[in-house]
Amino acid sequence: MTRQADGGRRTPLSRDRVLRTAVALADRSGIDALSMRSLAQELGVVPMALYKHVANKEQLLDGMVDVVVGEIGPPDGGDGWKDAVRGRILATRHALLRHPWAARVVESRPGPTPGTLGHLDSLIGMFRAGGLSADLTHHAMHALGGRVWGFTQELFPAPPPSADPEVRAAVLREAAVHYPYIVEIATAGAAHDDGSVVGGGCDDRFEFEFALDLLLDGIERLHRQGWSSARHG
Amino acid sequence: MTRQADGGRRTPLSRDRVLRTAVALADRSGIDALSMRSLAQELGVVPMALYKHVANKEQLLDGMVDVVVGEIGPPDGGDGWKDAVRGRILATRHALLRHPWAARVVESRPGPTPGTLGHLDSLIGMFRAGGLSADLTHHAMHALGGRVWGFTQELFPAPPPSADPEVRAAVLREAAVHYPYIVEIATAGAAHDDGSVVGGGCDDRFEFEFALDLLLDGIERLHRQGWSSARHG
DNA sequence: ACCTGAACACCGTTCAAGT
DNA sequence: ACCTGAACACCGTTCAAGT
Repeated sequence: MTRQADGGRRTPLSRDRVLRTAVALADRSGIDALSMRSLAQELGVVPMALYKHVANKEQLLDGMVDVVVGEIGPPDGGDGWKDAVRGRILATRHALLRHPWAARVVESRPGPTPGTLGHLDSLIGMFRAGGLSADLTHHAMHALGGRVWGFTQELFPAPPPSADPEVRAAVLREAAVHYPYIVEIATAGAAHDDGSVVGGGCDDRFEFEFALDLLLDGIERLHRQGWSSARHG
Repeated sequence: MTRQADGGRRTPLSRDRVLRTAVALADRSGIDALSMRSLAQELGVVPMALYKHVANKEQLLDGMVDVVVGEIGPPDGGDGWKDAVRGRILATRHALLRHPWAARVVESRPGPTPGTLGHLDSLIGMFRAGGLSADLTHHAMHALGGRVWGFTQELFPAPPPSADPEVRAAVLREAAVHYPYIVEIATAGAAHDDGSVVGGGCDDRFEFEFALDLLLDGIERLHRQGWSSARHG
């Protein structure tokens, strides 16, 4: 007699099945609900059985990151290094957006994984193929930083605005006393309806591409100028 | 008879003392060693006593962030918005570097605190005083993102290089098989000693200022061009 | 009314006992 | 030799019992 939810484990456990089930469980219930114990229960096995396929929880999270990175898909060529890099980073963004927990888990990894190393290597290759020096490429990668994963480290998550517009106005008036500038840029554009994205909440995609293009344009300018760290450090 | 390490609590507990002791404990033992239980022991009180001064552990971490933000010091005027913003962000960086755990805790906060709101407000005020529109300032703040806290989200922490140069060379040769571009930019500059910062490990300060200036220069350029999101969104 | 020890509901991981 | 249940050493927080 077994207590397994699916009435007996038809599919034998494997590292791949452990990782995919972990990804699905985190997608469905959130990363906080993912524990070695809850994952084992989901798979109909005893917690200790997982340790046959992943050394510990850290390695489980590493493996989950690589599952997501594997969903990015191959580079699509593109014309010129800037479009190639831009397209690849936006593709990465889409893969990570499918898994709400992924950005936070990628950030928390204490070291690289085969998947993240491969992703970085292909991105660096695009810069180099475009003729950028190893020196400039190095600093460009640092400048992009976490943005190569397709997400920005937010200043802080926007508090969910109250549904009641009267309550919202009162909150803003109160906040404006202490933080006038924050309230100003958070509400600017609401008065003049000119298509500005300011005011109606923030458009994540716009903010991401704004910053990405600011960086890529700056890198392109330095490349054209023959920039080297030796002449500026 | 008491078991308190300091032979009796001379100083009564207060929110301030709880927060400062938590900061000191995290500085000394690392953020992982900071638990409600370990903090209570450090203060010579029972864990429950802490809940008189902080609602829960989340609020404790919020308070610790504000202690660090309080160490930044006032803005130093400066000439022009760009220098003012730049100086303020570098001052923030120095405050956070004094507390190795701070960057990670700031990142993990699910919402703003009075201290972080005040810091952002003063930064936004510098852009506005320099004549930038609320619109451009809004996007500039998003583009700076987590960098306003003085740290960059790293691609991943560099693995500690082996002390033995022979071992290091072997590791690099092995890595180069799978990740040739990563190894190239990680070792470029080692051959030609021209003052390039590439090769001898990464200079965090250089990388941070490189990215910060790339962004600030780009923002300055857009400001001069009279950029508005209405004409580009 | 106040304070606090024990308890609750977890966690990742170890380890020895059972098959 | 293999598998696994119980146990270990924690955690944040609740709650009722004691003063």
